[in-house]
Amino acid sequence: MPKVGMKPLRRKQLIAAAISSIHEYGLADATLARIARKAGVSTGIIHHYFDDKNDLIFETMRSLLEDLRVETVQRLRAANDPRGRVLAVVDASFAPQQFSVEVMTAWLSLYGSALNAPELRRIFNIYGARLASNLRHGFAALMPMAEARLAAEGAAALIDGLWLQFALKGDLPDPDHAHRLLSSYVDLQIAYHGARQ
Amino acid sequence: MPKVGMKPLRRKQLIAAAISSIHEYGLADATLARIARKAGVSTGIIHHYFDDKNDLIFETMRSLLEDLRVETVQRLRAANDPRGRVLAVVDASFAPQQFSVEVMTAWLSLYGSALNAPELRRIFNIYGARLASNLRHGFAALMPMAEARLAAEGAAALIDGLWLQFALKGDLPDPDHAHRLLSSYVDLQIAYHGARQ
Amino acid sequence: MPKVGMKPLRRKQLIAAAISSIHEYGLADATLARIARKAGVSTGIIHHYFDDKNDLIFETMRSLLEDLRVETVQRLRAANDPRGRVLAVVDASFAPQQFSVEVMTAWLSLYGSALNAPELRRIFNIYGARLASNLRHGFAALMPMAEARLAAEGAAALIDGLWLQFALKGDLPDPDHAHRLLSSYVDLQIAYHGARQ
Amino acid sequence: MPKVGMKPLRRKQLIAAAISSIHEYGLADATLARIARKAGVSTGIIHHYFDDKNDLIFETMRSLLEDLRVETVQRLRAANDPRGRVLAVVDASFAPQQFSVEVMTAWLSLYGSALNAPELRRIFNIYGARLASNLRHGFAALMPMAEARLAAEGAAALIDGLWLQFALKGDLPDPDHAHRLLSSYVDLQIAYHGARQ
DNA sequence: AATGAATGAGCCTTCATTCAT
DNA sequence: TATGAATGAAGGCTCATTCAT
Repeated sequence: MPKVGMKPLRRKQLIAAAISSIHEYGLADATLARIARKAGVSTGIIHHYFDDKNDLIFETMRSLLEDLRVETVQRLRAANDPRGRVLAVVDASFAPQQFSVEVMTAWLSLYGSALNAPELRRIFNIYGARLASNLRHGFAALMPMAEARLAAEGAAALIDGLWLQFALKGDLPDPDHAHRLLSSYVDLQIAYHGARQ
Repeated sequence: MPKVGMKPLRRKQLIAAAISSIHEYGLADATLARIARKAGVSTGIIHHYFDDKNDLIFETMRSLLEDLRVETVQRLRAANDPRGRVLAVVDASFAPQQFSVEVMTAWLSLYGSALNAPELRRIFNIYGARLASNLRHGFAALMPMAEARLAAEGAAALIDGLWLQFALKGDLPDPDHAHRLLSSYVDLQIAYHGARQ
Repeated sequence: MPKVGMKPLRRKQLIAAAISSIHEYGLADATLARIARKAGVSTGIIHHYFDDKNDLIFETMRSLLEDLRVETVQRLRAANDPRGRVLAVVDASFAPQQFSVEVMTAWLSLYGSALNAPELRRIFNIYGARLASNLRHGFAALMPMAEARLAAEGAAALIDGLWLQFALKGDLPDPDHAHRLLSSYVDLQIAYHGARQ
Repeated sequence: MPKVGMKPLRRKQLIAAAISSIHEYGLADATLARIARKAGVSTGIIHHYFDDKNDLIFETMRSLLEDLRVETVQRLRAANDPRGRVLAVVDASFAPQQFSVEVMTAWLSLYGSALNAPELRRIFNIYGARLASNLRHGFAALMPMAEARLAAEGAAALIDGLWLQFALKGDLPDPDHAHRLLSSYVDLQIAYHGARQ
């Protein structure tokens, strides 16, 4: 008798193995055989839970984005003021769960391949738009719209840029350092543009 | 008697075809056959000028980095004051030659694959260190070292982050917009931290 | 559920196809595609059962040597006296299973390529040492050690030399003729050197 | 102005490079590029002096056989009696020029590939027939034809077998040892079969 | 549901051969 | 005569995907 509810479990298990394989071997060498071995299952079974490899990669991506979204939503709920809302978005991106070597590596690898994969590109941009929107709303309560827009764009770029640098350096990511740099940026924007408001 | 001086020409030609192929098909599908066809040569010839595919990719990377380095050096020479030196570094990164869709796509694709390719990672980091150093020197003349260090780090992250976003959006990159955003960041840093000096 | 015990079967099947292909096309033109076709399987499957082509060739060689070893051991068991033991070794080398055109061709082809393949060379020499040892032991019971050593060496050379000639001539090998020639050699050695003992 | 008589020189030079390359890399990896480099000429030039690679290999083979033939003829001329004629043939095969590691390796490699190359096989057999004939004539003056035939066949096999073993062992060949073993064989044949004549 | 054997397309790479110079 | 750049066919190998069990 087949176990009930195995499907979501298996999918999570395989997605985790995919992330781990991408980190260990690189996206190009993260073969289904390796992913399956890492998940402790057979090669063939992957096609019971995903259409094909593209689908697995796509769902892996979606999973990363979803984790980040959930993290962001939770922190936004706990925020009390506009500045807190901005920093909530920032901190979500550097939360331990997101800001780990494995996840960052997977993310960056997927960025690279998204450029020629419309589906991937699409969800990336949806996430990007939502992040930007959150930041804009936060800043908008603190300064004029034009400045808020630029401040938000800058903050988003800073987040991505820091990620990129940590990922490439291969250092253990330092959430505190990232947080401080971003906080400083946010406060500077508020202090300068907010003062004129 | 064979033509003299063909080697550097052919290598440039093939590197250009590689960049173009990466943009068109993605790094994973930029096969030697496609690169050769785009360069108008046969598959086999690639191995006269490069050890293997990895070597071609590596040299493509090195070429991109070298172009950026040259661009940066030229603009640094033309700069008159510390602020100008910082902006020279910034503008070099958004110079038309660098800030084109083709080049950005190639760059981002290579970032992704560099994570598991020590050689690529190495030259990436050398470039990153030099960029950071240039920025630090510029800022150092305008504010205390501790602040200069953070300002430089922020500027570098902003540059990379903006690139990332442009690359992912697939928009035509807008150098002026990028320049304005970065200028604003630089001026804000100077205004705030420089004032206390 | 996959079939159990397929592995040794497939390996034997592929080794047989390799021997046959070497005979038909020569070692240089015994491509994996041809071997696979002869075995009635696809090209890819070979790499499920062997690391790579070298491994297949190596195992083919080992298989030939092992067949000869088994044949030799069996005949040695059935031998009653020293002379019988010497002739057992001789006859094993000319047993129908070994002394067929296909097998001889494969053997000679592999000799040629073993010269620059340390692994092949190694097992060849192990086999050669064992053959020589068997012959030496046989002769040693019949004559002084110094003579036995030379007689054994001569017998081994005769066996290999006859093989070579049959292989090159492409004649159907004639085990009886080979047996007679070797027997005569053995008897002459015994008659001459054994008399002095 | 082209040098006169360059053709035979170049051919010898290339054949020597071929032999050396076969020894160093094995027949399979003795590419025209390597042979050319070893001869100190360009790749393309080989096709001015040989039809194609097969032709070069064929001529290399013929050169080896011809050297052996000349050596044999010279020694036969110097021989005074039947026994001397037999040993002349034997010694020619183990003359330093023939019995060198490079030459033996080339020879054995070519044996292997001759099995599926009718042209090579043909000249091999012509040589073999001549060798056998020389030996037979020598023995025929010393014993009845039937015995002479077998003695000649045995001697030929011994020669080839010893070659094989030296080649495979990779030892420095020991002409004296080979000579002694063969001499002993010849003398034993004469002593035994010749006595009854 | 699960296995892993089997397929076959496609990739990188090598190499004999040709050809412009 | 000589070079070595260039071609293109073919080989070994990998891998997503399918399928019998």
